[in-house]
Amino acid sequence: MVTKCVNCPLARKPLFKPMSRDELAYMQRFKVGELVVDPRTSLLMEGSNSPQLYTTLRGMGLRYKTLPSGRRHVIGFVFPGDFIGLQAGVMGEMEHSVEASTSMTLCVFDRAEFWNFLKLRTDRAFDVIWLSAVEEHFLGEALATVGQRTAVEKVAWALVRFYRRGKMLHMVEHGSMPLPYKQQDLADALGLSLVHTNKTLAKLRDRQLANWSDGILSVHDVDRLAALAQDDGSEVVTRPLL
Amino acid sequence: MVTKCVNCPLARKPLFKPMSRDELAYMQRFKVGELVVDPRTSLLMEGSNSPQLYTTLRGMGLRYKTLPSGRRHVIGFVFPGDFIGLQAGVMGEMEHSVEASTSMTLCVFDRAEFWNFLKLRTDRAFDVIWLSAVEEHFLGEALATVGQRTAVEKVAWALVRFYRRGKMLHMVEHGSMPLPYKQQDLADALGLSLVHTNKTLAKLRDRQLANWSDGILSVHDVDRLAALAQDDGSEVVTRPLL
DNA sequence: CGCTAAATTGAGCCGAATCAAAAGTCGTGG
DNA sequence: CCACGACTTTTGATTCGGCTCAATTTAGCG
Repeated sequence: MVTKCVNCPLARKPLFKPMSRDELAYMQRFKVGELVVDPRTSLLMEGSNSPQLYTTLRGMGLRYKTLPSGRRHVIGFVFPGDFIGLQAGVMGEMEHSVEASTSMTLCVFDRAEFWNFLKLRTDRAFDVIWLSAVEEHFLGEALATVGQRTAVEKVAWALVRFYRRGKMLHMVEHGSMPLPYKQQDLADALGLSLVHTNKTLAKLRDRQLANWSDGILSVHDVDRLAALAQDDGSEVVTRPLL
Repeated sequence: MVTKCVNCPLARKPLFKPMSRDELAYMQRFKVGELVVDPRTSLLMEGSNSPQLYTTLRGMGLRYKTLPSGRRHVIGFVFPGDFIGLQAGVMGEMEHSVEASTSMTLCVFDRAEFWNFLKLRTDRAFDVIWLSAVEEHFLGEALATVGQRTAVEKVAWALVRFYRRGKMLHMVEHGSMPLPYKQQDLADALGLSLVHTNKTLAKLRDRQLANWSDGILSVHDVDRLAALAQDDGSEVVTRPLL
């Protein structure tokens, strides 16, 4: 059973800019279907040229790049509401891969149709520009993190990101949220080795700052964790949903 | 004497998508003037809210973020033709600073006017989306570099970037181009210490791979340098000019 | 129960950081 | 014209954060 845009469960989350019933109904015209994938499935491959654009409806995944040497760098983590495939849509081909970490459900939009849509609704085109700018901002933060922060700061920074994002998506209950990634994924995102990431996580656990085990992240005091992470920027901005 | 868009010296460089005389003339309507700054001048500050958008006409600069600890990370280097200020334009305020490394001349566009412009010319709005996507791509590469490459690979990677970009801008003559940055700038971009960056540059010089001294970068064999850098992607894509 | 993948833990090593100091560069003023 | 100060580049010595190697434990799962 395919979810109708009007009933989109994401639109109600605080992370997103409110959408009118009309807007949601209008989106429906471009949704050509839903894609359901199992964990560990590749959604988009580096160098591929997918004719589709997706919005994550359920589940989580990650974006990564592979170097010629075989090493992998995780560029970012995909959460519900994230828009995927814009780069391929614009640049002709993907420059990074996207893989499902959990089982995922994605809203599928037709690429060609989508461009027409943006031409008609210039306000939505601005939303896309806005999203790009936010993503750029995030990547800048990540770059500074990987480049300048120490291991503890890096891990703390990442957990704070996860937690804040989770909160805006109503995924947090009693200070805990699901975080279905492997330690290796986090290590590859922060430029740390698996072993050191593991030991750093243990350190945060010992200090009662954050506990990530069995796919559940628990944070008692986000602000204390953020302070440790040298993280000043606090609030997550509400973003448009596509 | 202000340069007229029709005579824009950048439009002829191979880096940019060809623009018709009409298009150039049209751009003129949104250019409200030129800004000339001395080296070491801050163009935009983190947290500021500039009402202007710029395109770099002459000179070079860099973008950077400062962490609460005081450490600085250089997000990227500004070359002629680069568009500056979109983030502030879209998100309300800058999340990184931009500083001039050499004396710079910038074409100034009025922000409010610019939005109207995009509404009228949807093709130009796509250009902006396209630019964002390319920038995102670059940041992804940089992230993977800082996260996964060794010191030699990092420095080689950066020099290859500079060189390729320079070539597309006709800045290279006899294998050499101006590169008016400090070693500290490169160090802060790659997440390396100044000392180690210096020693790594010396190593590349010894191996006859690249020589960057006195603000001049000389590369004998880009491909060999790129191979060392674990860099597969080769050509620089032509981009729209704003 | 054996098999495979993920998380842990310990030991030793190395790439890059830090510390320290010298040497080259350049503008400025006496 | 030279001396002075401020900055950048270079070089050497030493230290350490995080990596690699290696082995063990824990957690599903057919």
